[in-house]
Amino acid sequence: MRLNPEQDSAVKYVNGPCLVLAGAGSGKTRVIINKITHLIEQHGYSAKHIAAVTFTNKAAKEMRERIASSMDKSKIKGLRISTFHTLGLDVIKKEIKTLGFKQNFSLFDDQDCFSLLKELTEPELKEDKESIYQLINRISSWKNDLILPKQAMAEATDSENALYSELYMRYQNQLRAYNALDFDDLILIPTLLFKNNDEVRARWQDKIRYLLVDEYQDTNTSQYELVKSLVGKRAHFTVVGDDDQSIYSWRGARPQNLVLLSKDFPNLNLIKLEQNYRSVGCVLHAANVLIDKNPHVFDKKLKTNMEYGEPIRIIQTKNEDNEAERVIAEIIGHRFTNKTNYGDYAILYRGNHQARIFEKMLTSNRIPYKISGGTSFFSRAEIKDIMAYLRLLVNQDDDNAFLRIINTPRRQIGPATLEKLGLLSNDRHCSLFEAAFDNAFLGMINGPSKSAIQYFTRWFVELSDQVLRSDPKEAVKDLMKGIHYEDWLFETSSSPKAAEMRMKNVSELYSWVTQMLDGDDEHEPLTLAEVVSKLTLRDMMERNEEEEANNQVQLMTMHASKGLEYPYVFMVGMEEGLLPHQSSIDEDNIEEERRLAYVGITRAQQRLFLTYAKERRQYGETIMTEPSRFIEELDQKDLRWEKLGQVVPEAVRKEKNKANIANLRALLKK
DNA sequence: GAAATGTGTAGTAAC
DNA sequence: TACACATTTC
Repeated sequence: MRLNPEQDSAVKYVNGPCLVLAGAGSGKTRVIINKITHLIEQHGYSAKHIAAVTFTNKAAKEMRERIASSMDKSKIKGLRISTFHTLGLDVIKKEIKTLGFKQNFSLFDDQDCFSLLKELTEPELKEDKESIYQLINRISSWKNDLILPKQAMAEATDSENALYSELYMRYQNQLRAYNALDFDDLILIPTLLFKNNDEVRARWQDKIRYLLVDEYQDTNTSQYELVKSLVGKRAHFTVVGDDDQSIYSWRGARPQNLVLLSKDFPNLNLIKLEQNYRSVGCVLHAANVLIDKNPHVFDKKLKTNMEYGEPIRIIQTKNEDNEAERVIAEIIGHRFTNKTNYGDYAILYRGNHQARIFEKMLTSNRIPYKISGGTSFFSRAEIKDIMAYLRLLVNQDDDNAFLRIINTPRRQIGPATLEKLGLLSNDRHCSLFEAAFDNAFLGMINGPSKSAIQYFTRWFVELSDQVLRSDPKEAVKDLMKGIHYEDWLFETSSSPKAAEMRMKNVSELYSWVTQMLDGDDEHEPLTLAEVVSKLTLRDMMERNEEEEANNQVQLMTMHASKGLEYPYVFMVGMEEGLLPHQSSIDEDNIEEERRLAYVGITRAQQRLFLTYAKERRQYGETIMTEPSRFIEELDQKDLRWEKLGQVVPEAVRKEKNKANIANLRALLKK
């Protein structure tokens, strides 16, 4: 497809700073892809000197796939396409000596940070979950604003901030002691490093000679500083963004960075893309009407040349079970009449928990589906256990990991032993693992606990030695064998079937790990430490399902859907309290929710379905709901309401039956 | 020290 | 409802 004049000028402007204000569906990814190609083919850039940064792994993956299909593989070798966090991780890894960190650090995810802070704040905040969350957020925004503990303490004006900044300091120290970093550090540390070290900055400026940033409206202060450091005075960069799609302010995103850019780079070339190539008229019109209710920084109006299309269907159902049933019936029926693929359908929701019921329904109808994002896989206990083992294998100072697995599976090391160990590690200012070798500690305990912990720690030292010196893959295998995890699963699971399910998850993780350790034609082999941090960032290569993808119904949050498009989109749970989310209503932050709805709507190419349930179960009780205000804000002439009591169209029912019979036949054949 | 039973609370979103 | 966490019993 040819580029329009605006897209073309965005691609061809390469010798200075460039801001592309790109409305939804205006082909911004195409601009990025073409620009990378253009830089390589017309301007002699080598792929390894170009970096493109996105915000989600899904977007990065999408971009990698698209560039791979548009260019010769050999030409894009070394091209960096990653999330900000992965880029930060790469910098830290490469500059580990300059930074003075130990070789193998752990990456703490939100939950690790939570449990660390819980321990840390025991005296001050007690069991108060609420304030721990508050503290986490405060620390995160300090980090995103490049404010270090000392500065936070100095600037604290009230007692609360004094306490929080003090705890921030302790938190940082504790992370250091664990040899661990949190996600915000992945941005903060490189940013500060570049700021303070001219030599390193120059080296990276030479490494990354052209930078492209997607979804620029999602950058926070620290990320913007990182961008500025990397591009330097040369300012060879392109950022693409849309303030109407700013949906990450809770992560510290500053859409004002779009405006700041023209102040920091007076010669900024600003290009607007207003031609939409994605959606039919009625979908685009609905989106425009909705977003018009929000204030705007930049004026822009999206146009489309596509036909007006069929009206948006608003489907009311009795409850969430019926909602899922109904959506799936629609998909089955629609696919049957239109000879489409399952991959043409996306189900978008506000919160990850909403996926469960759809998953159940899809499974029982034997419809292939793919849930992306969410934490479900990694929040499973068995996966957390194995991850903790791997983390400890990489970094024995990681007390969080140590505590999680030291007695899982059971090995006679209980609270009493651990308390003594904890006391000693406090005394000696060392990790629990190290303290376990201390004679003072060993003198305090006896019997089975003593030999158990000695056996365990010695074995682990051997294993980690094997990781570093010889064969990490073999070490992981030995680890898996040595912990007899399968036995433990069968012992503790409610049923053998459940145990098998969990073991399947473990094998899945194991096969990812070995694949990543091995590498393949497109991926370098990684160290175990790299594998573990990639897994923590959910930045793993997804293989083997490339082909299936177009035959799987796509399920994801609206956040995760940004940048993607599907012929048929279902936005489910369109209810007050869900979208807009209750907490956003409480905090009077409707605008961001409206942008989120806007993002969801603009994913649809052909047809859009909005569904809501009249009642919904919540914490075991059933509550009545109200349709989302965003439905009412749309232009009613674009909508076709289908309230309860109206019969499911005969055709749909027939097709569902047919499909079910076909499924049954297929099943019987097997 | 481990298993069984009771109690309270409810993760917005993603790296 | 469903799950993590605390308490009790073996």
